[in-house]
Amino acid sequence: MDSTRFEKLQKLRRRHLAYPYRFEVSHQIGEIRSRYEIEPGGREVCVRGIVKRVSKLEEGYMVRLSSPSGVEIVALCDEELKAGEEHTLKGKLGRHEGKLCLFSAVPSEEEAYPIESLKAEYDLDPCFEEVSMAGRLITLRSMGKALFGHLQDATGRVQVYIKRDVVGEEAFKDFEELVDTGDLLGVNGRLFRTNTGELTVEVKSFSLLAKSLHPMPEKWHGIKDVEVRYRQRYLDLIANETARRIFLLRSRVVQAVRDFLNREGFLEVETPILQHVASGANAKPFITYHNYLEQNLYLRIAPELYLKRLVVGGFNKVYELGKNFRNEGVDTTHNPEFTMVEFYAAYWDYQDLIDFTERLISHVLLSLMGSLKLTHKGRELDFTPPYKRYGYFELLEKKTGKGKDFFLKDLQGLRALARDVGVPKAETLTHAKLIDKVFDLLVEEELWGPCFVMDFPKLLSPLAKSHRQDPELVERFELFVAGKELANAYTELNDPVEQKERFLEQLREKEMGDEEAMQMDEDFINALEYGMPPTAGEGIGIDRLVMVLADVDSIREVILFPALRRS
RNA sequence: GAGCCGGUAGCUCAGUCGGCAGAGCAACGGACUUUUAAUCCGUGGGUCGCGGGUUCGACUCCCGCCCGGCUCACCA
Repeated sequence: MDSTRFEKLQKLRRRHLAYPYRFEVSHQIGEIRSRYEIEPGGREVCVRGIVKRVSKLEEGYMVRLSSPSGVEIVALCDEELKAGEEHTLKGKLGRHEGKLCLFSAVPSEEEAYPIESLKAEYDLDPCFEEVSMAGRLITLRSMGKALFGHLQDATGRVQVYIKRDVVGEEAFKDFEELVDTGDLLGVNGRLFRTNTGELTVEVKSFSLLAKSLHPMPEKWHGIKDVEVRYRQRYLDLIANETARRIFLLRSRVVQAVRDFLNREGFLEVETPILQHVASGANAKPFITYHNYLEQNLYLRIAPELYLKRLVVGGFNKVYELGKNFRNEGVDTTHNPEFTMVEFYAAYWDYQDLIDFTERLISHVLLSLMGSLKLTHKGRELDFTPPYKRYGYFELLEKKTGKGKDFFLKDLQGLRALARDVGVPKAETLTHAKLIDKVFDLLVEEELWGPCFVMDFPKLLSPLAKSHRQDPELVERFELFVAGKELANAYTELNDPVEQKERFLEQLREKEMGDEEAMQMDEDFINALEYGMPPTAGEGIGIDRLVMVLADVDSIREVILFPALRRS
């Protein structure tokens, strides 16, 4: 804690101004900005002006270009221009931290568009609208008898102008004495634009809403230390625009998925997270203890078996979007608690789900990104349906020259192959695991574009229905994007006798050393005995979907509070 | 669990061969009523992740530990 800030807080306490209960807000910061600032949407323009300042960014430079009358526009360019020189730059018009900005600007000979006209077109005159806004004071520049600063929250940033002649001598002195960057501040005043064109609140009165007892992270570099960013995510969100963007995106992804499913007639439900049997996936569960029941419970590894019980109960289209828990290692694509949406539709089969998945992904992409194409890890991903479809064994055969019969019947040969391609502990793995590992190692990484891998071997899929044309396969597909599994779907096995047999098969796998073989769920079998309609179901990993959309390569970047060791 | 890399001021980072702990921003004092990475003048600020060892002397070398990142393993 910072002692001078603490002393200021004590002063505020004595004056009963320390932690007020309420502040009347007329507008969100983002709301005001979107009212007076039009999105230029990447329009190509050419502007001319004097370079007032050049700042080095991690990639390229940020240039402040000023018109003869002093109106400014920002440009991001690769070339280092010199302050004081006059340049004509051409680029795509957008907004950078709210300000009009030329992106990927390059010098140009074309006729320039006056900066004033651009500003007039996209930055509207607020006409001294009276507003009352609040946010965190993230910058403060003292000009002697006036102060400039920026208020910020997750919706955006707005400049405030505190002039001694307007707020009065007393209040101005209070501000200088008691307010620091980092504090939460409420302001009343009227909106105008400064000479350089920035939307600004001319403050009539202000109220310190909460003091920050710690100094803010550095304004230019933000917080880079990933450990601090994950453990104190609030600081990451305050300091790093990228973090704010990713988590707003995540929220909108979840919203878009819900919208789509609701619109398609699916019912959102909640099923137990504490379960007596953790089944429905191949994974080790977390164990917890219920004092009253005096028994161990498991945190769910998947909601699947409960959702199918609901289909038995007549809820023909259900979905659940929530956390699952798997007691496994942590790495760039795995967090022990992660978010999945699972949905089930009676009277559908997996072919219906292929089409549905393409529509769902299209909906999410179009409503959030405005396009079906995006860049991930520097490569293009094109989500325009239809996605490519490959047979599971077709892919393996392409890689190994060996057909389905080899993988399913020649255990010795498979073991030797697994050893050859570098599957660890190939000697001890079960047949099912061997196939899975070989596929992982040889095929998975290369599945870049969105594509469906179809028709998995039965022994890898204990809950999927046998393939109608090949009893050794099941009607199952996985959606792969950028080498990662994004979705998993199948025609659901609804024959209780066969389901029981498949569970027993899993028990045998377990006895042979597969710790993650699926657990038997007797009550689920019982539900199936009452009759589950023909049904198809799918799970989509939300975290991984967001990773693709946000173009990040660690799952921790899309989880607000990722799992870390206790510090 | 193994290998590699990292942890230095509130933040971002330098720190040479083992010889007084550095910069920018932030903070503090001063000037400045349209600034915006404001500018100008001045000042203060450190458990160098933790614990041992070697040494006249350790941020620096050695050993152990903690935390994180990446890769691999484990695992969807």
